[in-house]
Amino acid sequence: MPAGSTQDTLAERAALVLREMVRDGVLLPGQPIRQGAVAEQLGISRVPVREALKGLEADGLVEASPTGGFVVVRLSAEELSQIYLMRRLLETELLRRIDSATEPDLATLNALNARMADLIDTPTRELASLNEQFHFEMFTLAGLRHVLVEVQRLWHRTAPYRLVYSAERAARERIVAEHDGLVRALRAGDTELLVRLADEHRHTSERDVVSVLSQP
Amino acid sequence: MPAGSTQDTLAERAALVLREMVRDGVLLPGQPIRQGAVAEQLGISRVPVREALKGLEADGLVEASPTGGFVVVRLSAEELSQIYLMRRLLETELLRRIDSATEPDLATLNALNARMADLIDTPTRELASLNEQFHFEMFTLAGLRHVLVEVQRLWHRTAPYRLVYSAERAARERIVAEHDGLVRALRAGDTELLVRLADEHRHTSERDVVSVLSQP
DNA sequence: GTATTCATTAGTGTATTCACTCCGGGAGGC
DNA sequence: GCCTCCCGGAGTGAATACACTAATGAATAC
Repeated sequence: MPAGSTQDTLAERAALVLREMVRDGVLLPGQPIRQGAVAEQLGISRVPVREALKGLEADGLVEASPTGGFVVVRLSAEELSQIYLMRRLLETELLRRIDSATEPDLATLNALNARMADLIDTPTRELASLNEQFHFEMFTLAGLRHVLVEVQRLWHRTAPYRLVYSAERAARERIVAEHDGLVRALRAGDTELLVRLADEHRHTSERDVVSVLSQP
Repeated sequence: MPAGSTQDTLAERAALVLREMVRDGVLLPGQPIRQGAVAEQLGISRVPVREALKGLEADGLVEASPTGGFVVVRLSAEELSQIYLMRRLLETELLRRIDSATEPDLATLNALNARMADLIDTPTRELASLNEQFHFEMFTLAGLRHVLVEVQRLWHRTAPYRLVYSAERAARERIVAEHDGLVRALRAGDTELLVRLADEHRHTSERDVVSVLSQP
């Protein structure tokens, strides 16, 4: 009865590309998205592009312009702080649910953070990706898959702003150091310390993002 | 540059109708959605229907079938419990943020609950709607708009299961009574009591929904 | 009578096409 | 000279048309 196509549908591929473009700052907040241009660039028709945009809209990454078409979402300070509030509530629960981390888990986390340390001199968007991997590697240990997905949505909504939150070298050094602290608290099994360090880590991130927000 | 159309787009209207159909149990969990049928029923083409479905997919109400097409999401027990966990975390925060409720607010809440009491003998789907209105009227008092939206998403994902959670008269009576307790705690400004009552209220709801879940 | 194969059909995913709206610039009136 | 009106272009939203796939049932071989 249905059609399975290749593997995933064209709309999904388009959504993936658009997500990357938003995350990497190719499409900036507030900027309208030309469906025709995107379609042509991907060599597909506009229909799957529109479907992809519908999905991104529900994810809070783009919004329908009242004049028609879609625009990259521009977060207000209010929205941003509430996203970080929700992150704190949900992430704290995840961290609390980690009963114990195995040695391979800790090794993975350390490896990720080491790769971040390697990139400390050459700021690239890979840093943001590694950062996300690090945190979600940790969150995954809680085993709450569906909560994890929601947290991921919250992260993605602030992605275009976090892109530059590590613009300065000092900030990147601090991030790596704080990650190290998180891993040590995790290894020690000190949940309360872990939560407190995570709170502080998130708080500095929020402060930096807010400063980015107020620029344009 | 763009087109403004009437007011909202056809895809949005289709999404609204589909949401209602899922919420009211016209489309049951696990059931495939025939795009053509929906389109014909609404007197529109399949394209906006597909776009609407894309939006619902991101909202977690439907999911893409591997064989193609969309299916109403069937929650697993695991998913359900995690949704309720997230609800508890976010809703508790909302309730804690209410500093004080004005007399008109309390009156509105009492009016909603009174209307529910009126319907106690004739179980209808209006009851579910009133129930949602009651709780969100309360949540709104916290002023955290964007958190509210997320909570609303979580509610909607369990909507098809909550439809029958008040199938028995005794359950409906208990709900109304518990709502009354919530309003009194709110009036008294006893936040901790409010949170505790809300937790209990939610917990019984979860238990009932789980029992519905294990039936089919 | 049962199992297997093949044609038909229902249903999806995508491309193409159409209709409609908004924005900018030039012609004409005051 | 300035304002108004008209019109062309750009861009979207939706409809139609097409290609392709999986399921269903009928026809045939055993």
